[in-house]
Amino acid sequence: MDYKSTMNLPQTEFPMRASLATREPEWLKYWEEIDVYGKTLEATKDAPPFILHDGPPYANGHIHMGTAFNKVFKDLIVKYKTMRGFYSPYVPGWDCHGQPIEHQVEKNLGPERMAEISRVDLRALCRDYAMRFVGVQSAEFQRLGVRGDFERPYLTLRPEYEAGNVRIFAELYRRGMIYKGSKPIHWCTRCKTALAEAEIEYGDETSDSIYVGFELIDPPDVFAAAGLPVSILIWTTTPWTLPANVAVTLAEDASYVGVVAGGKVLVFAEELVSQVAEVAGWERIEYVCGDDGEPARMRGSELAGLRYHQPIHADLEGVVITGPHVELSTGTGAVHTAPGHGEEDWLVGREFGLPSLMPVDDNGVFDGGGGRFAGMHVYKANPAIIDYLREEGSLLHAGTTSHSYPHCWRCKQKVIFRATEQWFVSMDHVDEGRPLREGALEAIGTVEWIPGWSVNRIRSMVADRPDWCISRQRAWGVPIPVFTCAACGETVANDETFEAVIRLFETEGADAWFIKDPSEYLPAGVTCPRCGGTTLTPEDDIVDVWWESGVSHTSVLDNYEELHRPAELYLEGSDQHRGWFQSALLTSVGAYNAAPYERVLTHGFIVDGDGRKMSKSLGNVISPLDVIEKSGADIIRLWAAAADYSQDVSISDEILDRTSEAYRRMRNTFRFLLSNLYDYEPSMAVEWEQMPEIDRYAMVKLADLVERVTRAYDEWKFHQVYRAVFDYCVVDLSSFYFDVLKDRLYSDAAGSLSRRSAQTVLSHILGALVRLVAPVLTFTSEEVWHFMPEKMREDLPSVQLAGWPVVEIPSAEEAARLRDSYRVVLEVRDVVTKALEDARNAKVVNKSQEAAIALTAPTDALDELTERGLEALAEMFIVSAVQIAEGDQISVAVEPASGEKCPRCWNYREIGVDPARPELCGRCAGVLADG
RNA sequence: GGGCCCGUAGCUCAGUUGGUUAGAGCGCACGGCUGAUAACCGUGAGGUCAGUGGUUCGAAUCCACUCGGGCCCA
Repeated sequence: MDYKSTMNLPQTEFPMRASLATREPEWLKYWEEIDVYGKTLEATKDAPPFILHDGPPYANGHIHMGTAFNKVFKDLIVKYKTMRGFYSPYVPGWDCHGQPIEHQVEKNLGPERMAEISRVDLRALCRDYAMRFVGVQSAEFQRLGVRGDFERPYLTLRPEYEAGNVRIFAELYRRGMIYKGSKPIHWCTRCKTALAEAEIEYGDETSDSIYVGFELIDPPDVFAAAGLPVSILIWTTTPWTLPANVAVTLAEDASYVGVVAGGKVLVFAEELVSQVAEVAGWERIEYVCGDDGEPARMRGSELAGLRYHQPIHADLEGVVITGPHVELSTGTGAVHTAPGHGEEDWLVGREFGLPSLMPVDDNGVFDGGGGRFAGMHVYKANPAIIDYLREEGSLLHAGTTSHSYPHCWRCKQKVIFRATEQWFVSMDHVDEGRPLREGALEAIGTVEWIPGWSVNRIRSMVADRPDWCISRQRAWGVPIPVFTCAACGETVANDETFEAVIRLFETEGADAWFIKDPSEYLPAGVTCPRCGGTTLTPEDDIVDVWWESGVSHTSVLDNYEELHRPAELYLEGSDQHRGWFQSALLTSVGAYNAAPYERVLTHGFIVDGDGRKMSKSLGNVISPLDVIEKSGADIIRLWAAAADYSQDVSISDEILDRTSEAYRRMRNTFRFLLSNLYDYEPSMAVEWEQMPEIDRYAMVKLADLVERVTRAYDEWKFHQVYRAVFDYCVVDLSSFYFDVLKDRLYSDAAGSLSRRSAQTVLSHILGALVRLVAPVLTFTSEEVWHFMPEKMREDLPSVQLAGWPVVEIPSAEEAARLRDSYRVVLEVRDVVTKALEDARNAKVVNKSQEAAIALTAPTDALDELTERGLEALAEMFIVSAVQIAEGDQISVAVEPASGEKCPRCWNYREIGVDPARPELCGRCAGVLADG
């Protein structure tokens, strides 16, 4: 007879194969239909808020693994917080202005059409371009399962957003933190624009390397003793900056000597004599010596104040000074200083009150200040200047050197340092209140930084950063909202003008700035405070995009009704310490004296399996879109959750394979749970008191899991969530509890207390597990939810609306006792499985039910075992019989089970106890008799 | 060149204040089952804890340096 039909074998429609790539889009459609986002907000509308404020990705191109990782991470936090009972709206945003988009549009247009297009038309094209990629990325983020208000995202190009820039600018301006100044900054002569540090790429470049003597006007006696002219020898890799030279900087404490060469005395650092000699090809070194016959030496500080003839402009003089940035590893220890062409030069120049010459125009061409080189591009001028120096006799040596050099991130051309008029946010000056740096450093202390070391990074960056250059000479952005008096050039900006500009931007957008005349929107009577002029010109420069995204605390958090400032959390990659975290902090502290966030979580970068960054040239790029198509978004989500984000996160085909395997394991766990609950509903639940011990133990393990997972989520340690859940599925469930349970579930009477007890536990496991995993496996958990017994779903159309699981154990004492006791039992079980394996290898038995075992154990363990009875032990070890005796240590002997195989339950038992069912074991006979 | 961070089995992670033969799961190999079956169970082999040198009775854990990698800056 076929007894299969008499058993309660698992049944479920829940597919073993996930087919995520095809099934996930169906769930997306479902969520949209039921408006799951709106439902979660409605359900939590009176709950305490938790705002995760989205940092805006740049609206250019498709998403990559880094953006996918970041968004998945945010989504799982928002979903977790929602399930924990927080009101957690999520408004995604995009960074829409800026150079890269403008550059792309420019490339698409081509130089000819670019030359003809108006600024307003160019901006319109940029807008179209940005909006196109907002659409692309929005769809891609949603495909990852990210839940949020994608109908109403924030975009930095929207009028109300643009107005926020002005609000913050006005506040900082009012406090005297914003100034217009001249400063050398990276300048791209091709794009004709200032570049922020973030817009610079460094790459190797071959440059000139020249040694030049500047003839001293008043040489010190010790070096003049030889009766020869005395020059101070400098080294530079940028000959074109020599026309702007105003000083030579020495190291204060270094020793300088004079060396006779080519009929003159060259003064430079003693430490570098042999290096220079080698470069210059000197066969021997002739020092200028003192009376003692030793080389004459002077400290840098003793040389300071000397004057020399400017190498290009014979009619000008330069001065010798000392500074902290002089290195003695290369060069001559005497640094050619042109404050208009270098940051350190500028700093030291400011200290000594030096002029900042700037003879180079926007295109990189010398103006009249370039003397004989006027009209030449700086790079063309290099050889000409070298020739000139050679003719003048001041050139000691000209060669080349390869070094890291800055390039424009857009056009990849070499960038120069050039002093220009720019707008700055001062870190240290303020008219009212505290300086920005001081305030920002204090605000940093009020924020929780995760991981902890990240505070060091932001703190040192804020402590060391220079003033923030916020102006850009481009079209695609928000204008610096000030005016210039046409008559006298004075800046005109006050509460009245700011308010008018805010209103203008709110109603018409920043485009209006470039279309309208100020008289159309400024109130009558706004005049130049200096000369009373009434013709005002709007500022041409636009604001740095970091400023724009930074002010989202105002343009978004303050503007969206469901959000608030400060946000509970900002979450981005570690590069944002220099970027958004900082621009948000500075603008917020400047305007409100407070940080815009309560905590900041940073994650590492996505790298390949060898820890290398992903790049096209290395060929190691993995696109999230490919993974979605091949394996599904839940695999990306699981990978993201499994990684320790505090370091860089690796991804590779192997890692994704492992992730998919782990996914399948968890999926099968759900499948087992669902398939054994096909005839169960919560009204059948068995009370704790009536549960067999092992079921109570399983409940304790589940409660422990929930506790552990919840703690891991709360501590932002998502990889521990994954670890705990996965190990639980594999170790606690699959290899132990489920394995043991099968006999009871399949063979006991369907409605028996023993089977219902098992199902009660399984239902608790299922209900808890599906919730624990829901923030991560957003698609799979929803699928599971819909296969769960109807009554378990609490009439909720989505697992996203379900609360966080609670597993209550009636007695903490009993829970503790069970944990201890099962530690012993499971130890013994390990010994048993080993013995069974030996028996299998010796062909004594095959499956464990064919075995009967004889155990010995020392007293303690023995008590623990005997207490629960031999039958329970046999059940736990999945053998047909257990004998037990006291012994020195735990040992197991295996022999074939006596009795016969019951054709129904496949256990080896005494057969025919019930005469009516002579071929069956007693249990099975009983089941059939009752049925 | 500077700042911050990282480097434990093929993979993902544990390794408490430095203390016995460095752990887990996965993968792999071998075996079992065929009533979770493109599943499931068991056993086993895998690591000079990046390297070198220190501190210490004792270091994966502390210090220095080197190598490799990441982000940011020059």
